[in-house]
Amino acid sequence: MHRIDAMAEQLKLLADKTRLTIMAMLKERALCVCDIAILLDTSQPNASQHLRKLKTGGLISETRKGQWTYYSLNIEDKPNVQAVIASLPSMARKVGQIKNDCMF
Amino acid sequence: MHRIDAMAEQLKLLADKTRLTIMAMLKERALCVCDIAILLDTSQPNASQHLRKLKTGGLISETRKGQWTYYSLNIEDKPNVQAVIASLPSMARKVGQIKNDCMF
DNA sequence: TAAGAGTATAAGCATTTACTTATATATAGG
DNA sequence: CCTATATATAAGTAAATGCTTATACTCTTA
Repeated sequence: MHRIDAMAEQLKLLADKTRLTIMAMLKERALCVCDIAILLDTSQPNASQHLRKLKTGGLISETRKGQWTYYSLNIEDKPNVQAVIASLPSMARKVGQIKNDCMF
Repeated sequence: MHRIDAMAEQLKLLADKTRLTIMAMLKERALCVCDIAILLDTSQPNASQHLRKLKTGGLISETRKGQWTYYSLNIEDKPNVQAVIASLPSMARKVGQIKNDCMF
């Protein structure tokens, strides 16, 4: 298990347009699965499975709030990932469309 | 074709241990296909095909020198890729084992 | 406790991917 | 020209991947 292999695995998590879009959205704020599914215009299981991959890979973390699971970025200690995420276009407008009625 | 999609495609080129190792080696110096195949301990066609992908993606460039095709990094205008490549471990020792008898 | 909303998991499928083997093309040197 | 070396391409295959549909689990609330 060399360092390059680990880096390739980490990059693989980002090298998918769905997951990269998720990361761009989470850059704005924490989001629950159903919001992410809506914003991605995809199914709930699809969003959930991508989120699980990102979480298993350590790129995001989850917080339970009642029936909702909120996901947020967890890249403070990952400068490589930070560099990529920083260069992603802003999703503020798109994420702003979601009404945050759960008082998180 | 959004910007995130293009970034995902570029990351996909780097998200493979073989190609990432190639990039790490080319960080040291330009190399020909047969040297790369030896260093990777893989077949010549496998190396050649990965190099083609990297070249098609614009991450490396090639220079013909007689019967040899030398590949080198082409990431001056790609800060995202630069950040990744910069964080790759040095392959100086490994690349140094190849004797450079072609006076390139 | 029953129903509904949010989420997770499982199974199936089509596509992509990385590799192998075999073969073709290109260049150098006798 | 002929051969050897370097490289590219083609075809085949096994494994991985992303998505769908169906179902199970979790939590809230009536």
